[in-house]
Amino acid sequence: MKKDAEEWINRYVDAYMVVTRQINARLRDIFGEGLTSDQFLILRLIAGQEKCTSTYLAEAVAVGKSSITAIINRLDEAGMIERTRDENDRRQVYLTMTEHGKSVYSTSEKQMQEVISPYLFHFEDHDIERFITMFEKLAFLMQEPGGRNN
Amino acid sequence: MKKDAEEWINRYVDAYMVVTRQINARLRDIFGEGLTSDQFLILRLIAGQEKCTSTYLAEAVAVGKSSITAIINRLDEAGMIERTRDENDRRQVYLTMTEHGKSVYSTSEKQMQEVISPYLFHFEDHDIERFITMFEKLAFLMQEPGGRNN
DNA sequence: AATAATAGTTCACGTGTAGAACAGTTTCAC
DNA sequence: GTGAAACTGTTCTACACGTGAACTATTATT
Repeated sequence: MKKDAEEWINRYVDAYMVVTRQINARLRDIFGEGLTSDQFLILRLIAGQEKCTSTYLAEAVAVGKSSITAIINRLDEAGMIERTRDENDRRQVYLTMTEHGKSVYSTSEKQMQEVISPYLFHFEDHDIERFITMFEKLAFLMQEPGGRNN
Repeated sequence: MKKDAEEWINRYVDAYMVVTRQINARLRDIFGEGLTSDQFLILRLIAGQEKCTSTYLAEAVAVGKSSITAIINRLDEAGMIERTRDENDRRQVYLTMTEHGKSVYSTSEKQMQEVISPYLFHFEDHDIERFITMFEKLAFLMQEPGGRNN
């Protein structure tokens, strides 16, 4: 354990709590009825992945597959995504956005940009770059071991 | 809007998604039945605040007061906190941890340290310091405007 | 004294999560 | 080939957390 680990972790958790909860609250407000912030993240992952499956999503958001089924069902009922079975391996179900889904996602993405971008003006460009690079490295490290069943 | 804002925000959101979900998953695993990660954050806020009220918690976690009531009820039923009415202003209810609550919180805090601290070894001390300082500044900015009603 | 504002609760409803049981499809060992 | 094992996704039940509106009780205002 590093010398200052305890203090760092406490400071990190306090900041993390504020930032994530505040961003979430703002996203809830602007997305409104149309979309939850979790649904937005799922659409984002579907958008960024050829042949996206439930298993992939479950690992990406570190959650059981049954949770993914629930979210996907709601997005399906809302007409935002479609399920397609792979003809070669009929166990696999690929998830793709419908035109409506793409439209909702694109609008939400712009709204998110508008919510977050004002904060960037309080920081120097190279500090932002360093901060994000570090965050990405942390994300990479955390994604590595992977492994969560059901 | 800054020149690179869009790219930065996309990168931030992608990293943020991975890090928060992974940390949450790990906390779910180690806390087990005893405590949810949201309950842990509430206990943390109660621990760090003299005369903690529901209104304070609602603002701190950017959530309606009725959500706080629900969480507090569960912590109360589990014997982790106590409610005390202010005798001067009987509308106010102060929240304090019981001995049992303190014990659970303290254990959970240690477990959280153990989950997060290994990642620190992958970074230079001064990078960690800069990263956290920046995160704290962001948290400060986001807390400012405040304001969320029930 | 009547009216406003404030603090907290209750209720009904939607969403996200876990975990166990299940169905349908490969894949593998023999 | 055939039977067992592994894998993908779904269903079901139970619970935590979020909202917003309506409510109670208390204090402040005018």
